[in-house]
Amino acid sequence: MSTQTRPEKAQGRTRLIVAALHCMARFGQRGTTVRKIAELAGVTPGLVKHHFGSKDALLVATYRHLNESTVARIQTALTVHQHDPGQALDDAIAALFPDDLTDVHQMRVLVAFWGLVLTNPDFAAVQAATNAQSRKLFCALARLQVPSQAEAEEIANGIIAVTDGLWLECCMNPVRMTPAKAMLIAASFSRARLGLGAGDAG
Amino acid sequence: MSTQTRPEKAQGRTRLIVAALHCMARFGQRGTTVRKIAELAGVTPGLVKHHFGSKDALLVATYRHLNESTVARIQTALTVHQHDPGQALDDAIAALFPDDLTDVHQMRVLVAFWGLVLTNPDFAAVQAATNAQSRKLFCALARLQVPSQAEAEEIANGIIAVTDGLWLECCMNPVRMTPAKAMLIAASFSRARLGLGAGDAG
DNA sequence: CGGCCTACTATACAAACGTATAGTCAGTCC
DNA sequence: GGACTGACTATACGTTTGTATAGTAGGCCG
Repeated sequence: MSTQTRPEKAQGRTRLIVAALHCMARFGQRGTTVRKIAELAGVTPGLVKHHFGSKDALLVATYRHLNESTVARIQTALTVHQHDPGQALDDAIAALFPDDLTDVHQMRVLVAFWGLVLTNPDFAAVQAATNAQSRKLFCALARLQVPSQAEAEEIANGIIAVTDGLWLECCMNPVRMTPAKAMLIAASFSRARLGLGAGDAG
Repeated sequence: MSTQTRPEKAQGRTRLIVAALHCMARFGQRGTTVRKIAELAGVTPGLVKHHFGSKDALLVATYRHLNESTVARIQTALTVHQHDPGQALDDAIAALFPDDLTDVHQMRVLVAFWGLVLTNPDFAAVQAATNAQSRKLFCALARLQVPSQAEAEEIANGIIAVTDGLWLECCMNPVRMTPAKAMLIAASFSRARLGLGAGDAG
C-alpha cells in the first residue's frame, strides 16, 4: 500500500531493516529469527552477518531507524503551529498515530521492541536517546502553558506515558481501541492537564 | 523482604510460577527458558511438563496469576473510599505502584509479558479478561464525576493508559522515572481529566 | 584485459532449545 | 503389607537457533 516500505524496492541494509520491522511486527520477539528475516527480505541468512555483524546489531539498527523516524514526525508536527499549544498538541499526537499505520500489525513492532529494551543495554541506549528528544520537544510545548520547568517536564512525561499506554492498548485490543479513539483520549487528557479547553473533538 | 513470594517456601506449581516471574523479570522473554526457570525454582526442567504440560502453559498461568493479583489490589483500593473519587483514585494508583515492588526488576515482568500478548492468543485472552475488569472498576469511579457512560469509559481507558505508560517508563529509565514520580503524574493527569482539584501532592 | 572490492550465496557447526520417556521415591488406602 | 498415585529426577531426542567459513558473481579502476 505505502510506497516507502516496500521490501522489494529497498536494497542491501535497508532491505534487511524493513524485513526485520515486518518480522517483529508479525511474529514478535520470539518469532523473529535471522532465517525468517532473511526470507522476508528475499535474501540469505548469511547476509545479516555480512551487513550488520550479528542479529542483535540488525535489530538495534532497526529499532534506531524506527525511533528516529518517530522523533522526526513529532518535531515536524510541533514546528508547524509552534505558537498555538492546542493545535501543536493535536498535530503531535496525530503524528504519533499516523494514518498510514492503521494496520495494527505495523504498530506492534514498537511493543515487541520494548521487551528488548529492558534486558539489552544496546536497545536501552537507543530508547534513552529517543525518549530524551521527544521529552524535550513536549517539554517546550508545555512551557507555553505552564511557567515552571519542573511541571513542564512532568507534563511531558505524562503525555509520553499516555500515548505509549494507548499505543499499547491499540495493539493488545485492536477491536475496542483504535488509533482514532486513542488520539481523542490522549488529546483530552493532555489538554486537561495543560489547562487547555477541549478541542473541536468532543 | 515480602513473605508471600519466597521461592523456597512455595511448593509445586506455585514454586514454578514464582520462579517464572523472577526469570521473566530478570532475563526477559528471550532469556526465560525452561531450564533457567527450573534452576531458579531449584527443580528439574521435566517438572514443568509434569505440572503444566508445556512452557507456554506455565507462562500463561504465571501471567494470569500476576494479573489477578493486580485486579484484586485495584478492587480493594477502590472499595475503601468508594464515595470519595479523589481518594479512591489515589488509592487505586497507589495499588498499581505498590511500595513492596520498588525493586524495578519486579516491575519488568509485566512489560516482558506484553510482547507475548501480541502474538499468542492464550496470553491475549488473559490480558483481555484483566483489562475488562480493571476498566470496569475505573469506569465506576469515573461515573462519580461525569454523567455520560461513554465519557466515563474514555476516562477509564485513559487512566489505564497513563499508568501503563508510566509503568513502562519506570522500567525503561528507572534512574529518571521512579514509582513515586509516576504516581504523582498519573494522579495529576487523571484528576485533571476528571475535573477534580489537585490532591495534597503539588 | 586483469586485479579488486563489495554484495551475496551455500553450507556447515556447535550450542541451546522444548519436550518426551523411563524410572525413583514417598505417602496412602484397602 | 502390597498395590497405587502423584511429585519429582535423569537422560535423551530432534529441532532450531545464531554464527562462522568458503566460495561465487558483478561492477569498477588501472
